[in-house]
Amino acid sequence: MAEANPVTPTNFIHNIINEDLEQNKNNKRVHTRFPPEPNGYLHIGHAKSICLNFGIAQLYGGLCNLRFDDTNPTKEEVEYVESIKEDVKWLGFDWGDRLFYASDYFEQLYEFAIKLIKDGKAYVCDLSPEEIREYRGTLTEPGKNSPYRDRSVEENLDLFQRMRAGEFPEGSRVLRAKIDMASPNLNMRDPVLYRIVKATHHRTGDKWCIYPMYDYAHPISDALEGITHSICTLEFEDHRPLYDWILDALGFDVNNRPRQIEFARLNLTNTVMSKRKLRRLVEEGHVAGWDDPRMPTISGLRRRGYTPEAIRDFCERIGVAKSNSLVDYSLLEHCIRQDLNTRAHRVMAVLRPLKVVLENYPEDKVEWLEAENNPENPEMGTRKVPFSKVLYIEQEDFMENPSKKFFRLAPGKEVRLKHAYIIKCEEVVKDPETGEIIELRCTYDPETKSGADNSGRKVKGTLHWVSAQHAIPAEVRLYEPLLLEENQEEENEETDFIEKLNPNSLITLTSSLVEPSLAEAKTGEKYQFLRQGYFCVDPDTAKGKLVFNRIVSLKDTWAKISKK
RNA sequence: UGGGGUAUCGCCAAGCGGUAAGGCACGGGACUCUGACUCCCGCAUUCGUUGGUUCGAAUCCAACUACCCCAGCCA
Repeated sequence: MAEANPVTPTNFIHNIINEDLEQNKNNKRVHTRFPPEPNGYLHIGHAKSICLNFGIAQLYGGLCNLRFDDTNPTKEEVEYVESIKEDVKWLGFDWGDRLFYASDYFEQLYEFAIKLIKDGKAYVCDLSPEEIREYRGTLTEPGKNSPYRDRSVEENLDLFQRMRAGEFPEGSRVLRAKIDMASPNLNMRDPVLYRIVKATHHRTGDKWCIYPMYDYAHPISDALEGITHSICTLEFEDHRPLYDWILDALGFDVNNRPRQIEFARLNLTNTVMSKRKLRRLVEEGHVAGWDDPRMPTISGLRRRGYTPEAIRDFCERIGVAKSNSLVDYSLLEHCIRQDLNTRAHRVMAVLRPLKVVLENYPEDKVEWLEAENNPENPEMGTRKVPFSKVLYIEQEDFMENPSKKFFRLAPGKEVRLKHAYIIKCEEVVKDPETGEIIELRCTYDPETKSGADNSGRKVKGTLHWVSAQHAIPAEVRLYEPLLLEENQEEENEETDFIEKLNPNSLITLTSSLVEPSLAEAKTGEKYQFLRQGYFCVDPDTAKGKLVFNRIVSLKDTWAKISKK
């Protein structure tokens, strides 16, 4: 793939790793992991994390694991596991034989908990969830010790074993770390390590009825896998002391264990990114599903026609830092345009057809004109496009009363038809009832055939077109951003983001016409519709019914001029 | 009011005491049988604010200010 403006990524995490390497940490190994919870579909924000983690492994000659953080059976499903694996693979990353699950470690996690209890660093607490909250204190006031905090090791051991055995009801008891109820960091106020949940786990079934919390399972899972750099998002910054406390308490060597590093998650303009909101869009039917082409999910972007290359390029260009940011959607669009420019076949498609009759063109004549498939890459060859007396051009390529800057067709004006001839508009035919323009009567200049033009004439405009008798009908879906407002983070209590959804995020055109070479177009194939944009064949395509998604429009200088 | 973070161009983002990279967006021009692509040119005397240290500060110090995160038996 040609990259006109390659970026050399450098960020604060590289600096940290370089320092660790200099200090011989982890015997100079670099090992990362991507740890999704299988409770939803991956989105472009996850792509940032995936590219970061796998990218670092590649850069340092290390490894990156895929590990499902499946410690909460009430929210997790295999459906998500499968989609996540597919998406990571599709993005172009390979976890080799290192596909893991936190649930792989349930037994070891349990043993480590026993050790904590024996060392007096964890205790079984009988407080109710409400009581635990009350005892925790507030942001400004310290918490107070649980009355169960000083149980004997023997009693804790007995209780914890019976928790595992299923003797107690859900929510009745938890295992807590004994740290400091007065810590200014709420995460250190005797955090819950294990809770009783009588739910069937998607992998371990009913084997367990106690499940470890993220804060407990994550550092241990990292350590067991030999992870050196555990990269997560900013909201876990406050959890780092706990991450380190767990590893300390369990005796993991400071110079040979994982360290947590936090970076800012991705936000994109005019869209939502939280799983909660994406789920709402799907469940309330505002979109057709997780893979709706308007969704910022990996599966949505894939269906829309985005390529892994473009997404990876995007992830490199946005950089990695710790400041909260809102990346302009136009950067993502730039990346897919740049990628497809060199790869996509050019074809002609008329989205909103306007009939054109060439009065001086023979009635039954058909010429098969040669058309290049991609001017950026001659090796992509040529194809034949039929030309005849009755054609269709784009409605917006004709103006009855044009401004001076309008280079397209107008009464008495000439334009070139791409790959064909120069034509002149002689007459405008309107519907006598509505006044709507229904047809253009034009003449063509036989001396101006593309490739053999010796007329010496130049015209300012070139239009795409299709031959009426050869064109194939198609449905074309045009997309706009899901949200009208750039930043949905600025939502306040009473305004629901659903109210700000763009009513025009999907516009379906049902009477578009495409050139006949597209007759056998296959799902997933991407084309540039000349002068329009990049389009992708949607899976809704069936025999005799072509459906295209507009991935992104071409840059449109004229649109800017005409607005002025 | 406790703790943890972040503040460099409209949006991202380098910079790590030696005098503000790059990308996107935007504006202008060249080229053009895609008003696309490509190519030129322009786009922060200034780095949240105010002081201080220094020959020299976006980089060090101090004090302010703004914004983000934390009171799940979610991750």
